Amino acid sequence: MISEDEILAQLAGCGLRVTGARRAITRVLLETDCALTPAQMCDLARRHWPGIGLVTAYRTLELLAQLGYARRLHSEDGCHSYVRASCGHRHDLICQSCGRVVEFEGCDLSDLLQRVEAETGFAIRQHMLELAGLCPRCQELAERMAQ
Amino acid sequence: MISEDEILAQLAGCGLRVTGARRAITRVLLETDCALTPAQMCDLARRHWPGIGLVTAYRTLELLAQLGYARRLHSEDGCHSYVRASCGHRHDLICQSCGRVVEFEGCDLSDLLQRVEAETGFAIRQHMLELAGLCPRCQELAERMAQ
DNA sequence: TTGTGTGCAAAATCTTTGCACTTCG
DNA sequence: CGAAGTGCAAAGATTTTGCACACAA
Repeated sequence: MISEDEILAQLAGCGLRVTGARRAITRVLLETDCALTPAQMCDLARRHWPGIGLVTAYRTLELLAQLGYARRLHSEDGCHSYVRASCGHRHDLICQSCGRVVEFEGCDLSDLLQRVEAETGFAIRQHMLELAGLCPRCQELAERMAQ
Repeated sequence: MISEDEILAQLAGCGLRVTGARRAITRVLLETDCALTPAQMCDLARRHWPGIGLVTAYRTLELLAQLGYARRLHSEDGCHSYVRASCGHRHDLICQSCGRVVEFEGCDLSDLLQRVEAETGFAIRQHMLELAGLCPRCQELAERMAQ
């Protein structure tokens, strides 16, 4: 997993400034497993950088998303939260119980895509896939509760 | 594709009332190929039932979604638009050029899901998949433009 | 020193709620 | 007739914008 310093170095490399607010949001993004809204990120970021404003959280998250370090999650209701993201083409797997988000790669959809292209005549260019279920920890908990 | 009358009959069957506003929103939902926001649906619905209010559009779309006749689309930005939906487990294929939405079924992800379950230990319960690309009509147009 | 980045306040959106009036059944 | 459904206005929530000031580089 990428480190805070690497991201900040990347910022600097792009001619962007490394500020306390950006540092704080970046840290919060990497610190947590779950998808959080800009407002939640902002609250947590205040621990590292008191006085950070919500607007800055919005702007910084959008920036980090453009650079590929954050991704918006599109679960049933909340399309408004961000998770840390590795670079490249990845997808997210969300725990329906604790909210933890885990990435996975290597989504081989080629058979499916070919079939759908043949059936519909579309030329498919993008896909968006999100999986949800129970993480190992929450499965255990659920089993213990059931006894 | 299901008809307006069938949906309205279903409403009545559930003990819900068939009103002018519901009829209008239902018609708009079935009339269009594209995903539309509640506000857009409301505007279009006024042609069939002048004076319909935005709030009613919100409420009716939520109702139709619960009954399975509409689905929210989760494309990159707009997670706020609805499309007509057939019953059962289907996915959407969106034309990036004209916005037309086509459904497809039979998403066989079992290999992928098994692999991800094995890798992560998650018990996967749900998946959300959306494809995007160019519909046949827009492909032709693009080719003609290129010449 | 300079201009990017920030915070605040305010505006613009989008969505939900409360309530009296309509209207379907 | 009675209760579900509607529209309006207002409240809430979320996101964006404008602008003066702060502070990385």
